[in-house]
Amino acid sequence: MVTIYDIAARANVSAMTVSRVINNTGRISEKTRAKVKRVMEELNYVPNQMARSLVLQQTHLLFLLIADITNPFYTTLARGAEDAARKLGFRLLFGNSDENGDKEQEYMDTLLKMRVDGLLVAPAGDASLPHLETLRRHQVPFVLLDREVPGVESDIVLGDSKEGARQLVRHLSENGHRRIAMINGALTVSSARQRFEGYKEALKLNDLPYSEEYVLETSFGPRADLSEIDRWLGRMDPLPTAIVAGNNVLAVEVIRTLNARGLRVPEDISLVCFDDLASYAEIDPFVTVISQQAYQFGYLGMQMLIDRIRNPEEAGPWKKIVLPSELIVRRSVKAVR
Amino acid sequence: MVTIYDIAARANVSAMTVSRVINNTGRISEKTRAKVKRVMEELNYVPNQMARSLVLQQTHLLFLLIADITNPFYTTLARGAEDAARKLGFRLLFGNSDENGDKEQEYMDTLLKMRVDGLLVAPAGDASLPHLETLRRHQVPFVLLDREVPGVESDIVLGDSKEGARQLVRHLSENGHRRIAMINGALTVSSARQRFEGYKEALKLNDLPYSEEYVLETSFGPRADLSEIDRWLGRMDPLPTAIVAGNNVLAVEVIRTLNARGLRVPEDISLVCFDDLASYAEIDPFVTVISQQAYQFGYLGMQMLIDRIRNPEEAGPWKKIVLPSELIVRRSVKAVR
DNA sequence: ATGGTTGATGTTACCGATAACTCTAAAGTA
DNA sequence: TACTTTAGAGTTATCGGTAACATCAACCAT
Repeated sequence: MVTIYDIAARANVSAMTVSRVINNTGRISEKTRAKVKRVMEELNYVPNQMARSLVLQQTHLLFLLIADITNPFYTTLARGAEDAARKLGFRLLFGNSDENGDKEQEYMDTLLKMRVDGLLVAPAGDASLPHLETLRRHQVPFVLLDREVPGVESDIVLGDSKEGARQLVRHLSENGHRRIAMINGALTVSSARQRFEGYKEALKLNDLPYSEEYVLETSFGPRADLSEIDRWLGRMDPLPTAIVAGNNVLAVEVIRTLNARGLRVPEDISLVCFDDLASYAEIDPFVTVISQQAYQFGYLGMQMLIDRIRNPEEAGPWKKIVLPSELIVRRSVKAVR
Repeated sequence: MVTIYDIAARANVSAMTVSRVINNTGRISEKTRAKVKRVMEELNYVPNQMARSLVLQQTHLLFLLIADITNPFYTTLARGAEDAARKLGFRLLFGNSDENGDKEQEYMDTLLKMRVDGLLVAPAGDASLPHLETLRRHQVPFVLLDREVPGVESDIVLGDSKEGARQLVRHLSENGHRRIAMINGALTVSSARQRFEGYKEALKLNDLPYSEEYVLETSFGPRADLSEIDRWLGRMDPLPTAIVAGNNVLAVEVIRTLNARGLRVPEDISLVCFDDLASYAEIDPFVTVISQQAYQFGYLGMQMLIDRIRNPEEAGPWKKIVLPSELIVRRSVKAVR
């Protein structure tokens, strides 16, 4: 591996002079600079970032940890974060916790050891608390995305989940539905909790009955098999006339399970959900959803993160951005009665 | 930042002893080991990976660079790579080149500087040649995924694009189509070339006419606006009765553009494509596709990569895995005549 | 002629870890 | 008893850079 010492020897200068050429610091005569640059090209020199980071005490690396890389909500968010990072002159790498606290933990370890300069996290759930406390203890700036973690104070970008849930239920109610079920992510995830709260509130507000039997708490991530959902559908008696899905993944899985049972949406049962489906759904805008501005989650979060990194002394109060959610009515709800 | 020296001082041992405890090397008395561990916990010690990598000359980091993070083909591939890496005890980070050679270049720079141990790449195109040559020159093991790059010899996982294209055209031909158009990614991408070749071959084989007007070469990645596709549709006269799309993204964009023009699939025009749509398409299996085993691309590629890293001396011949593609007939093709 | 600048470059120490070698007291052996 | 072995440490050099200070010749002003 070629080092600055190799360059220095070949160019008959000291290592420090090479370092100065690389970083454009200090004063160097044009002649020396040219000579050093020529030698660097000849030897295909690539600076060793680890050695550099070690002495500089910063890596200039940012990291985005998302909860489900196959979910278009998060990949769109990732594109937003990436664009913001590029625009502000930072490099961004990604990780995927797969809605799994242990995998998240592994990433956190790696990133802490790598001494990344900052971190954007869509936490796997409330159990992320210790990981985030560790980050804080080690003074790694981070911004939470999409999910809060009780006990953690930080910059954060959230969607208005509770209001979204209210809107969905109101929409169903306005279409005459009275037996409204909900399938949701784990309640250890703040967005799932908020959506559940909004669902219950809206039921009350609209004078609709609430029944535990009509609620399934599972995970936001994709399931290996759909039997849990199928059993839930089998348990409900009578079947609800409409289902609220806590996110896009659940919506798709419910529809597939319903179809397997010979039930069709919206003819036999109506369905609404959070988060838009993939762009692929654009070819047939079908499911009525609460759409979130995924790209903005990433973009704004990254701006906040870099702001903290660039002005660490300011230490203003934590910022919380709540992005509005929008009800997009399509064809997955049938009016009843 | 806490270092092994801080630990050493507090525990009344030398730094080396701390290092031995961390790495479980050498001989340490149980008493000393316990004391050091206690102090490490007290001080929340996290090893500095950069310092370690600097002396060990390896980072134990692998990297996957995909071409489009919003494309479910690549995110599924990413899950495969991730699972394989975990199973074999490696950490994996991701990057997204966005089908853009310059962004790819930036990632390559970063990764080279970071001295990652190995790299899985879905290259942005033939222009990736210099980046890959640089990797080779610096002896960074890499495996190509999904796309070849002329001039680069390496382990690689490919789909059988040519055969896939033949199957799609044959299927259309069997359904009576004679005017078959193709929208494709840039021909600087090997998979686009292969698919184009297969398309032309199959036209000949099935005695169908080939016309340049019926072919649009654009990019695989999502477009900011669809006007280019719209103009292409406007140019073709008479309109084809069927379109082959070079990938899933193009298929969706074509369908949207057709719809905007008041044309419907498959009633007015048939459409087939490569790569399955997102799982979200499962709720309405609609587009007839050549499906590729995206997960396997990642899984097998990662296995090959780690194999190279673990046994660098073996240096067997480059391995090339060609995964079969499968025609899945759904409802986007109408029989004509 | 003398001292002060200034531009260009070199020297040394250090970032935080580990490899390779050294040291020392206690145990083992002839 | 004297010598060897060994367990359990410690010392020193090094990985590839950069900060801070040192050096030195050329130029300038008085």
